[in-house]
Amino acid sequence: MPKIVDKKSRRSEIAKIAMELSAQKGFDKTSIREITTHAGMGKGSFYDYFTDKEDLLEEIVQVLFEEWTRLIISKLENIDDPMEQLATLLREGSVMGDEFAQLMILYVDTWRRCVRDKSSDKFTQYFKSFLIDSKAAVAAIFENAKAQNQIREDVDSEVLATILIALIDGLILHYMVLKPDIDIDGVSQSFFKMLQDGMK
Amino acid sequence: MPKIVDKKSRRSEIAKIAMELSAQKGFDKTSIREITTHAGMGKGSFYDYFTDKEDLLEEIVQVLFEEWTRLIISKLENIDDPMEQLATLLREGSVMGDEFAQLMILYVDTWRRCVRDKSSDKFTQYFKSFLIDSKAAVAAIFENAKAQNQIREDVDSEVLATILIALIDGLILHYMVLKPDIDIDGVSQSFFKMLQDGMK
Amino acid sequence: MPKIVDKKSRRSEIAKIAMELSAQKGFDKTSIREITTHAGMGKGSFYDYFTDKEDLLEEIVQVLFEEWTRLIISKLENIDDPMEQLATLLREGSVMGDEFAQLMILYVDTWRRCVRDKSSDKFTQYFKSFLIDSKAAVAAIFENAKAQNQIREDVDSEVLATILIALIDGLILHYMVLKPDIDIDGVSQSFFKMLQDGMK
Amino acid sequence: MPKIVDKKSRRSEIAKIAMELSAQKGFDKTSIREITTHAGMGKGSFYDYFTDKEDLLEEIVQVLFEEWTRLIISKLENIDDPMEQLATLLREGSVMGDEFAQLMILYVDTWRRCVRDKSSDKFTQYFKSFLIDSKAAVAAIFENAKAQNQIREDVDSEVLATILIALIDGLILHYMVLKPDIDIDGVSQSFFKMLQDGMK
DNA sequence: AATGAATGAGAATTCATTCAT
DNA sequence: AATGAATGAATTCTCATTCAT
Repeated sequence: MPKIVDKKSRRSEIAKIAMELSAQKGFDKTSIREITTHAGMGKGSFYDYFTDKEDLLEEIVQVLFEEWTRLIISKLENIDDPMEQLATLLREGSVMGDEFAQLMILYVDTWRRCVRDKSSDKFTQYFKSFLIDSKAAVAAIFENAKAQNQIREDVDSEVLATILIALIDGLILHYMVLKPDIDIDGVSQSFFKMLQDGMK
Repeated sequence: MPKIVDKKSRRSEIAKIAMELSAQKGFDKTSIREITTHAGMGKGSFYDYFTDKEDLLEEIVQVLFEEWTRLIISKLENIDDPMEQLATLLREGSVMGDEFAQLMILYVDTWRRCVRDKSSDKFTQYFKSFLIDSKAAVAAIFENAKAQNQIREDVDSEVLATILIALIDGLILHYMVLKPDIDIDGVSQSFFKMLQDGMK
Repeated sequence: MPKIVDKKSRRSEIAKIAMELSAQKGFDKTSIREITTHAGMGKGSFYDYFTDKEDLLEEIVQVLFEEWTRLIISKLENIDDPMEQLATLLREGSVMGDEFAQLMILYVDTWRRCVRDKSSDKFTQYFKSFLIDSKAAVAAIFENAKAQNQIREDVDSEVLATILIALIDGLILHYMVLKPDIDIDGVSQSFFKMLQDGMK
Repeated sequence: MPKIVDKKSRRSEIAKIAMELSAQKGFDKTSIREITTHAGMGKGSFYDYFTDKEDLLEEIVQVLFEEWTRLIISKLENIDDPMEQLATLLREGSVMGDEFAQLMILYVDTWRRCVRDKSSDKFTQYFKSFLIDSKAAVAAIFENAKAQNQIREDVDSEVLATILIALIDGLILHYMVLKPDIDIDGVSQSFFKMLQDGMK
């Protein structure tokens, strides 16, 4: 009998390695050869786990959004106050550790593919779902805040969620370019202050 | 030295053509052959204007930020009211015509490269400058608004500018994936209303 | 040694499956993986029955000529009149059901290999034997016809057999390309009429 | 200015080299690398002359049928008597020099492709046209023979042409396997004698 | 100055075969 | 005995870049 291998977990392992490499060089620029070398396997074996390079990308994207979600949840789960949760989300989401940064690079890589290749509807679907789910989660936090009378009843949670998530993505983008020259902490504090008090 | 001027302008021309093609397929997937064909020149002649493909990207990035800036200015120049300018910026920037959308793809392409190749400091510099200049311009508008008593004196224009620009980029990103399912107009209106009145 | 008998019959079985697949896609384009999957066995087990793919081809070729012969015999065995046998041979051989057609593709595949690899004398031998045996069988029918005074005594049965067999192969070849646009029935009838009556 | 190259004639040249190699090993087994090496050019240059390996095959098939036709015509053009033309066609066509033999191998290769890949309709078309044209040409010779009272008026030229061409193809096939052990001359003489005089 | 012919490194993918279990 | 995991050689094709003309 041949060596017994857990195909699914090896698939994940390879995808994770490919993710790291892709985060550095971009998915397209990361060759199968490179991935398999790093995974300590022969070039041909790749195709025992994936039908395609495209198939690998699919696995990566799944892992990507899972990790991203997992990471965010881990940041928020020990916080009780909804407004504090949102502030943390904005602050932590934007500043990011290396782990987060790598994900963002892949996130943008994926985004590019969705927008460029009309073919990859599958990716677009993943992406949409992720954004929609995220929005729902954030909107729920705003609703909590309402319930605790921290924000006005007539505030539209959906809209605010959209704004907050977009803002996080935008800040991540900028932060990675401007890195030491941007005060994310200050920005997020000010933002919440302003949201609460208005500017006028 | 009229020849040199000609070279420079032809260089720009080629970059613009390459920009359009790259906006559709991504820079890496756009071949020299394709670019020169569209530019109505021989493949070899490319190297009379650029030392290599990387050199072309540099030119593209310059043109990119120029165009982006030009586009934004054109949207704002006939508006007098500062708050109206900001609202327009947010709305127009995010909803975007095709022109804007194409630029965004390249924008992200460039961003990708800045983040990937620590080597390409040059791109990072362009990018930083663009972000810093944009922020300054938006901050100036906020200052105008203050001067006209439309917002409180103690609001930090710099911080608000940072937020607004990040928000625009984030919304563009999301808009291009969610396209028909996101109400950018509603979002930007609500955002300004909230900024002005606070949430509490 | 019952095991050896089992091996032999399994070998035949596999060869038959491989034959069907090869008839559709050609031998070279049919992978071991495909064959073993269809045979309901592991890829590695293939090498318990064959030393390599070439060895499989050998088995296939044997089976091929056996099948071809079996098929022809089955068409002729219930016909008494020799001339009718020949006419049937020509008509049935050329028009062919799918069974015949599949064999023809393999037949040509094999022929190709004989001609290409001067090395594979083994295949050439199989092929020669098949042609020689077929010729002998057809010549015997002509002799029968002579004995029954259906054709002149001075006709050369050997030569006629050679012609008939070549004609069948040629017609099969053409029929498979021209399929609906060739009237094999008419052709074979006319041919026999002309053979019998002369053209002048 | 770059080297001036007659693309069309170089294309033909390469196709001819590929034809020779394919005649030995089969088209599929002949690699681009091999072809370009023999043509004294770099691997990449192949694609300056052909879009595809498939494109090469198309050129080969065209050249193949042209050469075949040219060869046959050259055998027949100095013969006046129609029956002699037909006899020559059968004899020469079947015995073949090396040139003819190579063509036959490719001919069969092409045939296989037509029959196997339903996709390659283009090749099937070439093949059909070739067969139809050949039949028409041979039928015309039979009509000549009729006009000169060498064969009966009621003989069907079309049918006879079909038979003759199929017989030639079949004999070629067999000849290449049986080579020294088949007396093509005797066969063709007997065939015509029998056609003329009948067998009864 | 301009060109396109030529090139070869490198990419994804396939597959017969081996071998540890 | 049977298996399928692993492998690497080989294949087609792309493309930035060079260079003779």
